[in-house]
Amino acid sequence: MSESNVRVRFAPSPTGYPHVGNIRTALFNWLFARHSGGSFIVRIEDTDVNRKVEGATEAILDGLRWLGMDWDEGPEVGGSYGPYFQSQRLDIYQKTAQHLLAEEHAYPCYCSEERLAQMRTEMAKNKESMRSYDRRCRNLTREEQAKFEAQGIIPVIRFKIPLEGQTRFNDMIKDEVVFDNSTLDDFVLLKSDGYPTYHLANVVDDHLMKITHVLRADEWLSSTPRHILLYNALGYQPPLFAHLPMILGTDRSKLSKRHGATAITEYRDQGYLPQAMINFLALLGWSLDDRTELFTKEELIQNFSIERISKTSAIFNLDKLKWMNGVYIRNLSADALTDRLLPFLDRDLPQSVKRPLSREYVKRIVPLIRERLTTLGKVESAMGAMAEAAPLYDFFFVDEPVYDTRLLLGKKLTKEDAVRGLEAALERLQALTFNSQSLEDALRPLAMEVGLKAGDFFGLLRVATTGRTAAPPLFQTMEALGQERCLKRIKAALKKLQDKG
RNA sequence: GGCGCAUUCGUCUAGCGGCCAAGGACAUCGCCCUCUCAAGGCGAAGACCAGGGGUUCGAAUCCCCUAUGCGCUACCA
Repeated sequence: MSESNVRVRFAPSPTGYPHVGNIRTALFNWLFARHSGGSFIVRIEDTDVNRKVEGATEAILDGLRWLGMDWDEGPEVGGSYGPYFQSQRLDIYQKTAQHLLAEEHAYPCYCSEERLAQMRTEMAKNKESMRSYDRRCRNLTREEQAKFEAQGIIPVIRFKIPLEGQTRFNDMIKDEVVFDNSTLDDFVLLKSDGYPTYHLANVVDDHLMKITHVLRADEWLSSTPRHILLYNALGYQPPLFAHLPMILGTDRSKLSKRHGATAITEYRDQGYLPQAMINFLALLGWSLDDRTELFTKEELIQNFSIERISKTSAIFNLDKLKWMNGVYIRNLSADALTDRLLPFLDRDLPQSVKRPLSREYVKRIVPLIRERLTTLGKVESAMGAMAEAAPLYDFFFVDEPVYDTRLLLGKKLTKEDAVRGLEAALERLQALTFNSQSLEDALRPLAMEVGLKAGDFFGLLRVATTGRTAAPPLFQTMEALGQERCLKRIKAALKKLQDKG
């Protein structure tokens, strides 16, 4: 890919943990940058002192790193257009605001929050269509301004929206969008605490950082005419805009805690693979054609284009993510999956299991559980706890699986059947060299000898050795468990049956 | 209330005037495989393309209206 002047940015505000919507926005920016050989810049928009959340910036960066979205400029890596934290660029915004003031593109507003609130309720009551600032301070005389200043009121700086005319722009996704300037309000540029609003900081930084394409969420579409007007007033060339469709929860509302995990780091902690997450997110609002579902990161980079981003918002489909994650898990080599799985097992397995876990042993059971996994870790969903890896396969690790004695009988066996079966198995297994083939050769005929159907007999042994009615193939499982543990568990099962009376 | 955007199977989507009595994927259901559960294979069901008007020889695809959903309407981003 040749050198290009494409410069895009991901500009999150650290007011919370990054959710899938934020990350999808980052992904599209990153894919576009990598596809075009341009630069991907991360800029932290920490201009809201009140809503700032401790650790949010770190979580955002962690999310990007986890998914392998590297940035060319931004926190930690620096760059020639820094600093990349807006809180460190206050002087620039203040100077710009002063400039706008001098050019009469802006004016100081002394209205108190109380007055503004009152004004709004008044307007709502009178069903007035324009429900934003009434421009009371727009035409203040020097003397009036001086009077407010003398009272010690620190004003905000508002932008002077042209009273007439239209503002139009060509969105790369939505095509041409037109707004009447009369529907726009004199929005605040600089707050009274000296911090800029998003509108000011965003426009100034995108210009100073030479951003060529702004790919951001749809919710910004309505603000774009304000930004265009600001660019014009400042004499800047506006970048190209592409407003991305939103990601919604299952009830079609904006994604939130209620919809279960939304923070990207939660998906990581539940054991989703980064490549699966990337693949899935890429397909939320973008597609290559009518059939391709699975993409490597390289294929995404190669094929990504803004033209193929859809206009409509999408509902986050957890089922499909799970399926896709399963696909990626199954594609992992035994070694790779073992490495991925180890930390999750370490975290999720009961305390009683001795640490450190044996990598060799885990690697041996990986082929047995691989196609049964949808995630690597324990999943807590809104619908209740859902077992994955560790909880589902802890019988490979714990000393004695805990289970209800009735499971041994299943639906068809009597207590006598079960005891007879287990005793016969115990005897036959004592002298056996344990491997899946020898186990099958020994146990299949034994079923008939004890007068049980193979399925029932195997089911009995499955519960006795694993404590579960659903588990990986019996003989391979028993081989992995080993002779000693199997015999011990069968004995324990017999005891359970006898204790039952 | 105003402004803006959107509207194809339950969900993600393909479709950019005739190849569409609408294709793929997830989920669902059935069958096969099978020691259970998965995985896998095969198949079924599922969208009269939000509704109504146009334009056109011909519309899911273009235009208009309506409805619905979402977003914005903060000294939040």
